[in-house]
Amino acid sequence: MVADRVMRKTIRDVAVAAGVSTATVSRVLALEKSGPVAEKTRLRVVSAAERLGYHTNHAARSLKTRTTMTVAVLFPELANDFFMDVAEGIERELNTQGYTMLMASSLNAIEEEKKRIAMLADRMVDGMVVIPASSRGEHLQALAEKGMPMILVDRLAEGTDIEAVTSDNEGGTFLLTKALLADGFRRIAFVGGDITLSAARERLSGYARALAEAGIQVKPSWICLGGMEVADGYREMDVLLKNHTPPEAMVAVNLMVHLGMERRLLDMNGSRPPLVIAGFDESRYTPFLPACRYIASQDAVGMGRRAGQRIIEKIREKKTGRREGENAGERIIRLPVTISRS
Amino acid sequence: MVADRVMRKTIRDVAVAAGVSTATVSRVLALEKSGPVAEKTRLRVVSAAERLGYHTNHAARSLKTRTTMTVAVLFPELANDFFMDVAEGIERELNTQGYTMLMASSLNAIEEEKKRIAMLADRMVDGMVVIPASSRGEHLQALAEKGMPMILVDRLAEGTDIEAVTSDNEGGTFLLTKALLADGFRRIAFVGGDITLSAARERLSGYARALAEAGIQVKPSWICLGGMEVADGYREMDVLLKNHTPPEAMVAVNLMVHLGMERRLLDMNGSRPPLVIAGFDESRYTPFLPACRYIASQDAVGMGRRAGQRIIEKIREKKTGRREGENAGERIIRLPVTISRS
DNA sequence: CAAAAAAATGTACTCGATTACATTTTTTTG
DNA sequence: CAAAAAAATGTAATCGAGTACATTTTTTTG
Repeated sequence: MVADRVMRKTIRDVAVAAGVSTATVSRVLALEKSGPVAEKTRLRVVSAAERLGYHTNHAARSLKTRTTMTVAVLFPELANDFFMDVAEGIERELNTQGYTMLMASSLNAIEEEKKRIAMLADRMVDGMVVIPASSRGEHLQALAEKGMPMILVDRLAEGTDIEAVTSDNEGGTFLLTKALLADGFRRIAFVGGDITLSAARERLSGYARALAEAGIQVKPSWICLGGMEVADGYREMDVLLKNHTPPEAMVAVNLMVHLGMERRLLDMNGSRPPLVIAGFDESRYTPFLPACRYIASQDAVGMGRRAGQRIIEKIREKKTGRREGENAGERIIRLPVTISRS
Repeated sequence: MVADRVMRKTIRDVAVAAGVSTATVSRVLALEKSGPVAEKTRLRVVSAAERLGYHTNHAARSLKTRTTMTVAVLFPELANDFFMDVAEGIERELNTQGYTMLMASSLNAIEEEKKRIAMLADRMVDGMVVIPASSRGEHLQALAEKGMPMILVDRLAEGTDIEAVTSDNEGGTFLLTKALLADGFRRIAFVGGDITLSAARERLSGYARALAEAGIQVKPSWICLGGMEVADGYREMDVLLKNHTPPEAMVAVNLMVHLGMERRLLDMNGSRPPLVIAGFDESRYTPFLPACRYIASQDAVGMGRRAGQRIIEKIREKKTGRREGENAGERIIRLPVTISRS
């Protein structure tokens, strides 16, 4: 057993050095002030702590306060720019409030999600932010009902009344579709989408509304659901191209599907038809997607910030029993989506 | 104060339910077995714990054992597929060993890195995995010397003898350059690179070695250092194009720079010269980069796994004082880089 | 200025799991 | 089978911070 170089200082050492009791030290150094302290003793304690290089032992503090100042964030996957922008937003917000972020990946599998949630909840995190891996939210609801502060992000889950922060998905595809209509396109397809995910459903319905408003009858073959991954976009584009009167323009449900579609076009080399795609989510790579004409951009970092903000408020609500924050009470916060020409 | 729905069960409750002492319960449920227990009492305890829905209180355990089963991972940024692939690798490895991953971003700034490191170290993590934001590693070294198990990933840092897991960067660019040479190119440039970062230096030197072996004299104007971001690639490509005899082929130091270069070419529209680029790091988007001919791929997930594996071994080493694991003692583990035609 | 009120500080117990050491039970052995 | 050894279990102290309650000091007030 290699002994640690330096023996960690405790509140007791500081008390001795400052000539006060441990209670006083605790009152000075505590998370939230817990009693009156004369200014001069406060200074004595602070400087003694400084001098000794005192650091509070978080395990001990947590044991007493039942608080960890840690929020767990569960993502379907980590290697995804959109999710990581959300993560940056959450982290920034948490950090300014003194919280730490614990991240985990559910690997897009609900069983894994359940395991991770149980594991994280067990670690005494103060709250959780979850981007659900699926539309089923019973396990989330159960945990929330046990008193775990929780916020969903991006996707809503069925069977829960948990607060959520997401984008105006319906509005996004509505605008994209309107833009394509304004450009004169009439045969417009909607590609991709795991229809069990709320975001996909909402996007589909924005598309449908725009076409309906334009008085256009949607052909069933224009709606190509099937998944949210690159491979799904590729496959659906393939199917569409084999149509005898293929659509002239398409709305892609997300960036992955969009990529798959472009990939399929890329494989046609010279014989590529003059198709136009409107898609969700900007990235560093969108300038390289030849068919892409419009992009709907979500404010991913902003979503993260809001989620971070709300989870902290929820944690405080639980402690104080009061409503906290100006957004308190809204079940779903929707951030606006902007569209731009690519 | 809203009372938690259910009062958490403690080891004492389990002890009563199983008709044994708390010591016995602890011995049964402890992290590593700490004493002999008769099989039948073990079963009684386990089933009692099960029945009561007992969960160990990690704060209390940590307080006693000075162990958190948590490893912090610090990234320069989160929204980066390469880093997140590394993260997935680390997480998988840690999880199979019962560890939890705590992630933070240094926002590519060394000052932020210092703050986050101090903060994380303070939270009693058992070890840290760091992708340094800069080449300066004194603060890392200092922490390591205080006894914090630490592993660097991807980039090495000066002023440290901390173990690292990285790729064969030199070999990667060597192979890329050789491939370009084999295709008949002679005027080959090297673009991008913050020369203070070890990975950039190593990649430059692989390029130089390949040209040297081919007996080609490198012109100074072919080496365009300057940074690791998209904007840097764009700028350097711009400079190169203005050269009166521009290189016919280029090696890009990383994906961001590569993107910037391609972006510059994209902006030329029809008048694009038949340039060829060889770059580091595969991504979902590389098929869309028109000038890209060769790609050197790092095994990011593998790097993560190795790092996860080594940090756990280091944590155990610290506890037992023994060398653990077969790789123990190697200061730098380098994973092979493979190249492929795009 | 004495009594009452308010402020400051201290004492000692608590949170829940681990573990050194003590005690009891079981097994081994000459 | 008694003595010694090994195994199983229990008792009680401990980790370090927070806090209820007690005590002391300072301030206010009639």
